[in-house]
Amino acid sequence: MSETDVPTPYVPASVEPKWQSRWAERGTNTAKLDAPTKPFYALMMFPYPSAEGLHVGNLFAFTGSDISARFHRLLGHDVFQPLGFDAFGIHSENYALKVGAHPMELTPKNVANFTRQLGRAGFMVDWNQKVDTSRADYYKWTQWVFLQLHKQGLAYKKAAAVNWCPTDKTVLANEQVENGLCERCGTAVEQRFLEQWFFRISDYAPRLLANLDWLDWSPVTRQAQRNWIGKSEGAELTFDIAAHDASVTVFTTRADTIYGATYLVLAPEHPLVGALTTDAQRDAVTQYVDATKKQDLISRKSSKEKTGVFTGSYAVNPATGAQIPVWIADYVLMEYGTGAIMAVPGHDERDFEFAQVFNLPIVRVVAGPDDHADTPLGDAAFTDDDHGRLVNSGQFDGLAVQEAKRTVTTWLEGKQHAKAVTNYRLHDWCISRQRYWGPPIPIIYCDDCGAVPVPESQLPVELPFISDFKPDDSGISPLARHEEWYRVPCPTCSKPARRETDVSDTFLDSAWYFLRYPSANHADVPFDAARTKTWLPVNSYIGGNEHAVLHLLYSRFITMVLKDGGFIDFEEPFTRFRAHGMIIREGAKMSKSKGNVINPDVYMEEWGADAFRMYLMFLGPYEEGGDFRDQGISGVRRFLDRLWSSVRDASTEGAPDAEVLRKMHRTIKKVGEDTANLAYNTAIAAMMEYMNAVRRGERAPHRDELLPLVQLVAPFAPHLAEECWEQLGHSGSVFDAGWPVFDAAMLVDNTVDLVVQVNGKVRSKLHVPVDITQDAALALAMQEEGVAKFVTGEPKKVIFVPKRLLNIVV
RNA sequence: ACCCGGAUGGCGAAAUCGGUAGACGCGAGGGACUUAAAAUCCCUUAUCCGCGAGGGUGUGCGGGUUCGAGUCCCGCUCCGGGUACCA
Repeated sequence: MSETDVPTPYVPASVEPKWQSRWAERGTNTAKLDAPTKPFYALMMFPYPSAEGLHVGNLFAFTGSDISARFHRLLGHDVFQPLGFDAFGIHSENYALKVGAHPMELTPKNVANFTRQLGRAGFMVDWNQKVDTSRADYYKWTQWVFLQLHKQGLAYKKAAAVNWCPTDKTVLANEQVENGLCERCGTAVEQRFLEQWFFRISDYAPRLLANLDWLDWSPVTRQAQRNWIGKSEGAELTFDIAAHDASVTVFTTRADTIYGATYLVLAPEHPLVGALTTDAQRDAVTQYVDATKKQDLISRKSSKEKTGVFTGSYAVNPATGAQIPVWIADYVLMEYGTGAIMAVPGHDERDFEFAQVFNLPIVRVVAGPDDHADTPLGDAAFTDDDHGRLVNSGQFDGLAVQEAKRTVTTWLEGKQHAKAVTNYRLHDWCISRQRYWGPPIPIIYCDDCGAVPVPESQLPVELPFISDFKPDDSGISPLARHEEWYRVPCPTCSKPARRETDVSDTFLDSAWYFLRYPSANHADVPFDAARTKTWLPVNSYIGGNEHAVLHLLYSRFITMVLKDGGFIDFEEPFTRFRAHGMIIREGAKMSKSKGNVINPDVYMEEWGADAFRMYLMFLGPYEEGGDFRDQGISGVRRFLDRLWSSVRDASTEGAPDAEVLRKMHRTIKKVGEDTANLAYNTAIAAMMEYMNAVRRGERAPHRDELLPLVQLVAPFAPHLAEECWEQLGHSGSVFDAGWPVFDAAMLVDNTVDLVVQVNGKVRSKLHVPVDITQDAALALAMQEEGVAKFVTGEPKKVIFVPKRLLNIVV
């Protein structure tokens, strides 16, 4: 063997850069944005460009999206797959503070590093259309989005008790608080009162909820949004206050239990507390209200111990006419419902606990199937509302709970004491952040004109470069310390005025970025009308379920607002959404503190990007995630090596093997179906199985046996596929070659293995024609000694499933 | 507490409709090739009894439906994720 005959080994380090630069030269990944015949917008969740670089979780997510995008391209779509950077936000700012750098200088570096790593992984990204939320050419339009909401009356300012993180020195959205701790740094969150900008997302709750019924989204994601929106149907009931010209309105989902309402509870912040408090109770109530105010929002919500104070006043139960005491307690929240409840200790766990602590009367008004009106309640409230019937409830005795909810509400409505009401637990979206690293909210405060929106012609309100961007505990944004920026003339009257110094929430940046991509290079509009019409809504969105509520809900909301404003003609941004799973390592969660974080660069270096991509997809079902084990990657690499050498060894002489061809057509079918369903792990397994058939016993493969395999593997291992495609004599990209078509005739078997069972236990297998009759199969089976010996006497029954099994019951 | 997932060999996992449990891969053991090693290829690999042919058992636990259950139903246990005093 001469030197030149030595087979060239597969060296990803030379194959991968070759194709990456060729893709760039040829514009392979550039979408036909203006004249697509079959546009397909494939979106992946853009990353926050951390200083640590790309996380393996990012890569797992992107690879799955990329495979889907490449697959659709092979199917003949004009695929547009952009990517960008969610570069604003507290992450970047905190990191900059930690290392003593400036986010405005750090971010471009991180973006560059991410771009390098993403390029290395070989994604089919159209980099001409990138987006960076921290650049003025992007956030100019984020500010524009704010102005549209403002114009529609959906942005408003109010003083509110907010979650305050003493470490990050900023307000947090409820969604950013986990178990009373800051989602980012783990510090216990406190309560503060600040003037904040809010968006009226709660106005959209019914619409956001209703559309979930038809959206083609992962069921888990839709369920998470349903829970978050938290629709609750019930009634507002009005209780007159004895000896006062006042009444208290409560919200309840259990109007049927009105006869068991033995006291009322108001939130300590309830506006009527002062008026209802008697002189005798004044000191106790004031003390309790003050204590509640000082307590942070979180320990108030996490502590389940029931505390409260009697106001001294009594309300009249509109059903019984009885006078019942009015209490205040912090387990009633001002921000939900009416801030007041009727307490039914017999049938609500919290009211039961409270009544026990304060010795308030507990009455049974609902009886379970085994109970009667006087069955004692024991040590818990009876809360089953599906199997209960009313008792001790006057004319309503005997009604089922569900029916009684309506009947009692209607009855009280007739007495002007009730109104059917639907409540949502979705709160308005607080977008104010007392921070530096975000888009300034485009509002100017004028002593004469009030809060004036910055005219669109004056956008962007640029974020100035300041060196002292560290937040302090004043609760005021660092921007306020910069007079030259802070002081501006009023846009309306030109008198001296002041800028809003809060910046907006990062989630606003990401709530519309998908609209920007197709128009990323349009300086004059946020999104070009024609491009938007062509490409949106997004055909396929793939991302992590950690964004199931925040990002995805906000994006839907902003899209609805823009539709209502007449800017776009659709109200749901993502036609199809699929949530991918999580990657763990050797059975454990990855974390910096455990030191088990995977650095993608290391693996791509050792095994190649294609092997790494493919291994990530092989770990387990994409939508469930997988367990990364270092040893496993060698199996995938071996497969790629075999494909490589098969292509080198491929012959064009003779004809392909008939059995291999049959397997090939089955594989084309299976890989196509699995890839469409994101079942990447089984698609890869099918390709491996086919590879085994092709190379069984070191046989020399035929070129025609390999061509379709190269196309099948292309979405998974794009560099290797391109190289093999070229090796097999093509000059263009494999991604323009189309997806192979299977021949249905090749899938049909003439014979099949029929399983023979006796009483459900496998006793034999018969190799028989597919169309064998039951009688013929039975006759054949009875000739088998291993079957006959279990069949004593006449079979009681014979079950025959064509092509599958024969079960003889004796 | 509530709402979602999930539990299958030594390990990651497969099993489209209720029809051969364990595809594919890792690891392990054996063999071929080699002076040798690596690489490659072939075989074995759920478990128990048996020399073998063969047979029994087996998909977290306990019941049930069915000719037949990993898959469906009822009741639990454990693990992961989300929400959490939402009236």
